[in-house]
Amino acid sequence: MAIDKQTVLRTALTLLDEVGSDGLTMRVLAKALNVQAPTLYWHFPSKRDLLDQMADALIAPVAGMVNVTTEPDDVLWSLATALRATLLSRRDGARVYAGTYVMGENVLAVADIALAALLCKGLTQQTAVDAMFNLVSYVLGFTIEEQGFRERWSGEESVESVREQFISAMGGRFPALSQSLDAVLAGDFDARFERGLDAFFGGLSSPG
Amino acid sequence: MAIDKQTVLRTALTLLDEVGSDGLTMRVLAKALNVQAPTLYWHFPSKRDLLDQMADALIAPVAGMVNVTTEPDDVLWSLATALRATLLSRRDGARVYAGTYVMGENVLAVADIALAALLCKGLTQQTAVDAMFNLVSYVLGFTIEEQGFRERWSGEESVESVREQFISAMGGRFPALSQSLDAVLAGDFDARFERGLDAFFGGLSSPG
DNA sequence: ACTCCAATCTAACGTTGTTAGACTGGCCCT
DNA sequence: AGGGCCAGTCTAACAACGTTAGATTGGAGT
Repeated sequence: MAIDKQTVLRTALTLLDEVGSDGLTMRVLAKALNVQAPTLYWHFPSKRDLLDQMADALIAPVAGMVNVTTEPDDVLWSLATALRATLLSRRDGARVYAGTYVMGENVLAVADIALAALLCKGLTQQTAVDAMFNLVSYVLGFTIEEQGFRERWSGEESVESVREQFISAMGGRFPALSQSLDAVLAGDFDARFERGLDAFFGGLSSPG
Repeated sequence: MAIDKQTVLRTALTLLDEVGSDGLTMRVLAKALNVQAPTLYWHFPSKRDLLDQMADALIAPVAGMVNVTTEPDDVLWSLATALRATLLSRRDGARVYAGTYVMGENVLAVADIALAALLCKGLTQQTAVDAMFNLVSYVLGFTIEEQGFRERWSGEESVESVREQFISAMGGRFPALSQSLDAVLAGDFDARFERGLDAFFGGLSSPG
């Protein structure tokens, strides 16, 4: 029974959750498909290419999650939320996605939805493109940092231990930061993301 | 003559420009230092740790570039601009930085400057921390995408070739995107970044 | 002169992405 | 029915990678 691209990609994404992006080697992936590693090179020219297509497959759910029946700002809002949720839903999702610039099916679909909403708001084409790029960049950057934080700290270390690491690293300097240490440690990423989107949309409403 | 951490880090960053992040192996770095690869493990416990410290060293210039004598918004603006410029100044700079969350000297310094300016504006501690995180995330995400674009396309491929790739990949679908294709290809990253910051600061001025 | 230890070396291990080339099995043509 | 063909998989192997073990150097302190 021959394997095909879709099966490989689906298995690779499932495996990503189990072993992480560092653990996702060609041999491990091959074993999960009951196949030898070199076989994968019949379907993909390189691991780089496989990762690129994984990145596109990763965000496949996004387009279906956005509410397209409402007004432009709601579309953009739900698109940003869906993109973050989708990247977060898989282990190392943001990092896997960040490496790649690919003109894949789903990447283009997401860009198209955002652009349509922005043009509908009456923005210039150039302004709309810039805003789309900025919005996607923000969501991506935010999610990379969030996932980095989570995987670094949500393990066995307690909040107290992290606080001590901070205090030790700061060593008396950086007054504004140490004064706000509680807020740093108490960070609620959902609320933070909403505030970011609020700020972004607040400034976006000026005429383009 | 013994090598020390600072020399290793400086050489590693210089080498990054020549060989890129994929080409920066322990053996290549060792050769540039006239040393054998295992010697590096006397100074750094692992390559991961070396990369973390490189990431912190990478953004060392930022703190010195920001204009601290002016009002808060100008401080934040120049900080964001300096951070982007610094990440762009080295090959794969954004990607090297993105992998790491480290409480390094310079990371903390940048955070402290941003937080001080935001608190000076009268924001709550939690709001200020969220805004700082959001601002840094945006700059990072933007720069990752920008550098990805640049290294992917600014090579031998002409704009026309990129346009054809887009058209071929879209294949008739994605009307909003194909309608705006000229704006996508003509993208000026400096202007785009300024627009992003404008939007961000526009929405930030609401009371926290 | 002797000790000691920081810093480097050589040698090697296991793993990784990737390639070359041989095999298998099912479909098509006569 | 039989003979080619070729998509798809296999085995074997390569160079390069991060990393470890253990021997060796060389200069500072007593």
